[in-house]
Amino acid sequence: MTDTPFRIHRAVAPVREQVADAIRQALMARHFQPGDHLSERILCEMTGASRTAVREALRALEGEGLIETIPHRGPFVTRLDPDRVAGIYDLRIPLEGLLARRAAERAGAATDAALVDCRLHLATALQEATPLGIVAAKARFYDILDEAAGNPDLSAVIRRHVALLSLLWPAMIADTGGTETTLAEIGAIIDAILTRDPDAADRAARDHISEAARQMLAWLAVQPAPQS
Amino acid sequence: MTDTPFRIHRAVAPVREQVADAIRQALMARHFQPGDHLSERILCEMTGASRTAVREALRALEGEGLIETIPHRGPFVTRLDPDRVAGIYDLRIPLEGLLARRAAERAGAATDAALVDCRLHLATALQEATPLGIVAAKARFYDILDEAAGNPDLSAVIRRHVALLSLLWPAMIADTGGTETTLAEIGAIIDAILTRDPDAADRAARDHISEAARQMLAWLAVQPAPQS
DNA sequence: GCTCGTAGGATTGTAATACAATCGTACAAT
DNA sequence: ATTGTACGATTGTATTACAATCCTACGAGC
Repeated sequence: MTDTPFRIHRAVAPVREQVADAIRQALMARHFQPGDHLSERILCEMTGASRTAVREALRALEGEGLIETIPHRGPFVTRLDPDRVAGIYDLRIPLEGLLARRAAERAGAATDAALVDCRLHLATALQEATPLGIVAAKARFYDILDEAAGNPDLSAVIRRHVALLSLLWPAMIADTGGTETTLAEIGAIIDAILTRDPDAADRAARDHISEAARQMLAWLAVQPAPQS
Repeated sequence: MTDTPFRIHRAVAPVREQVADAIRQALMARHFQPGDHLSERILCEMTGASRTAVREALRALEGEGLIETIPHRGPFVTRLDPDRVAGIYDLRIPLEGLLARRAAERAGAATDAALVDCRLHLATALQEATPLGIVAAKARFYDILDEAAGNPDLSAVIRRHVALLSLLWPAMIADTGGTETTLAEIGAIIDAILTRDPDAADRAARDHISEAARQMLAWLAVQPAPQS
């Protein structure tokens, strides 16, 4: 959006990034479980890339916290214990509050239109209960917020931790089914931004994440602790 | 501190991590300027490591935001424009507030003792105006807070952004000399934690970062914009 | 039967080499 | 002055090789 009108983008990304994306996708798709060993050999076969490229991709994923590397044992999918999950939600709460606040402060007509449209999409997606559609609608919602808030670092931090929690989130959804409260919660954030009420936006966003945390922690509490 | 009593640690870290540390240190020491080109050849000569190790280290630093890689041009030291700096401080404010709050909620006798001791060290370091001592005392302060707050992810996010700002901070200190308000501000945080007042700790920490942001942005405003 | 030591294979860590792809620049042509 | 092009330099990727380390299993000794 902020790019020059005629900006072109490189056709193909470096292989190492394609490899990183492939692994990320595999993790989100629960192709690997937390604690699983990701041997280089397997990743090379899976992606068709060389060890060099795979290892560079692993260093990137390591930085994102999605994998943890033990020297001479290799990378393992990060295991998130409930304490850590609680901590991640704890820090997400003020961050998402801040994001919504800034969005409410800086929103313009374009943001408003996008938000109204996004709410429709989200509503239909939730009604149809298509997990794919819900994820897409939510992603769109965050894109709009990020754009409006205008703080790329803030957005990046949030995304990073959402990605981390995505190691668990799909499993929870598969177990408990979707959440019905989401629309009202996100609707409250949208309303607050539309009415240019930063305090309300902050509060609504915090409430939304708090609710998500409550749900996740409740689910974790009844999950059998994975064998270490 | 939270480790098992008899935990042992690997004697030597992997070369790629040593390389990453060396580059990080060189960046903090302003051996390279923001915008500088870090060619692999130079880094290999500087560290004595192979391209393989250097490139893996670069992927880690890239994830930390300290460098930015342009395909087929290589890594460059990240350039922070004032808007971005403001954004980073903006997100640090609630995070450091949360850190202080949690520390105030969870502090024990050991934390109190360490904080009192830390305040003494900081006072003498500030009085002696030894930049090295000040940095060390501040690092100790954060170590104590991190330990008390018990949220490794929160601490990691803060540290990551402090490191990013460290691309500029030393230059500012070299220009303006140390800040005298620091002791009072950090003292307020310590007091709030000692009295187990989470609200006050939150407020004091936010004020501290706000003041740091004010100072940095004021300094940036009078800096000549680096040629792009 | 149990503990301990050790040999072996498997995997990761690092280096060295090679070449393709791309970029920047200087120089020539118009 | 602009455009085209050739060249050198750098990065991207693959391949090979070997050292370092880990895990497991087997066997010696008690």
